[in-house]
Amino acid sequence: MIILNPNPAVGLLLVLLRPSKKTGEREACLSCQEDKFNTNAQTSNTEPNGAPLSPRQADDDGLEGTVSQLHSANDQMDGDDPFAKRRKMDGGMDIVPVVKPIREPRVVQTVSEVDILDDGYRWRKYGQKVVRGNPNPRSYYKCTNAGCPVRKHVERASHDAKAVITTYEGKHNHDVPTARTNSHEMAGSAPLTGGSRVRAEENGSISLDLGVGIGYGMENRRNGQLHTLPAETVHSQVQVSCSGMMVVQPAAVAACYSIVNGSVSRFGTIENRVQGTCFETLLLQSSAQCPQNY
DNA sequence: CGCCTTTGACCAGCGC
DNA sequence: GCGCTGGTCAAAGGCG
Repeated sequence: MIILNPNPAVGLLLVLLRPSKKTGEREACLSCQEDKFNTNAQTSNTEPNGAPLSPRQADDDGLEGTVSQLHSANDQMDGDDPFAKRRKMDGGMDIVPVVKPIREPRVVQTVSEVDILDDGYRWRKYGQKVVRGNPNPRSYYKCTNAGCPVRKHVERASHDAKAVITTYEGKHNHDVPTARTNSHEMAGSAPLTGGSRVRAEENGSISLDLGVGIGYGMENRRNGQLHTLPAETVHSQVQVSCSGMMVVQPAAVAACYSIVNGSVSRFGTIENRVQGTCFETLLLQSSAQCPQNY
């Protein structure tokens, strides 16, 4: 999991890789994050002069690449299929997609007055539910593109009304809608470009490109280059939280991390990301960092 | 008219 | 088996 805060004005972006299927566990992660935010302590890594993290890169080339290396673990998760809990269709038959959806739910948390994340895709709300432990209702969205299996749900964190938690499931099997793509081009000119592009919209909403769609990766590969931040903005505070969370403080990111089976994998500084795959694994002692009393 | 949101009902998984 | 909970469906209504 990576928590990015690319723009203090926008808020904090959190990417959770492979959260536990149990919602409660996911909430525990967020609680840990809350703890981290409150304490703002234990900056575990700082690379002042490193190149910035490109969240999109982290998501596509970085996380995707890393995740692909973790697919053996993900495959093992298929037994605990979070999609298993699906409504049984008529006749008592389970409608099972011919192709299993990509099920690496990604949790993105932003701090925003609005809970709309303009990620470039069109979404249709199909449900809203008040979930336990959070007075704020959770909204369920589907990608409106025909045949696209991607879903997301959006909720505000119980501990922070401004914290918007968006969970994406699946991968888009289509490109970003054209109209929205234009806005993405604008986003590309923002100081933070590349990976999860977060920007404050004029209307106050947040635009965010997540690596949940094939379009992102394709786009990256078309571009054929990394997105970087201006060097003067670069410095980073990478906080390793419990439960596989990374807190990357705003101004800069020098390295890309993921949590791999309880260890922190730095899957790239900008250098090694450019030069190729170079992984550096740190042992995560989450138990020492995350209080158990959540 | 098409698309979207709202909202109550329904269903399945899980724990007791 | 029962109740709780999360997730989804689908009808109804609103909006441009």
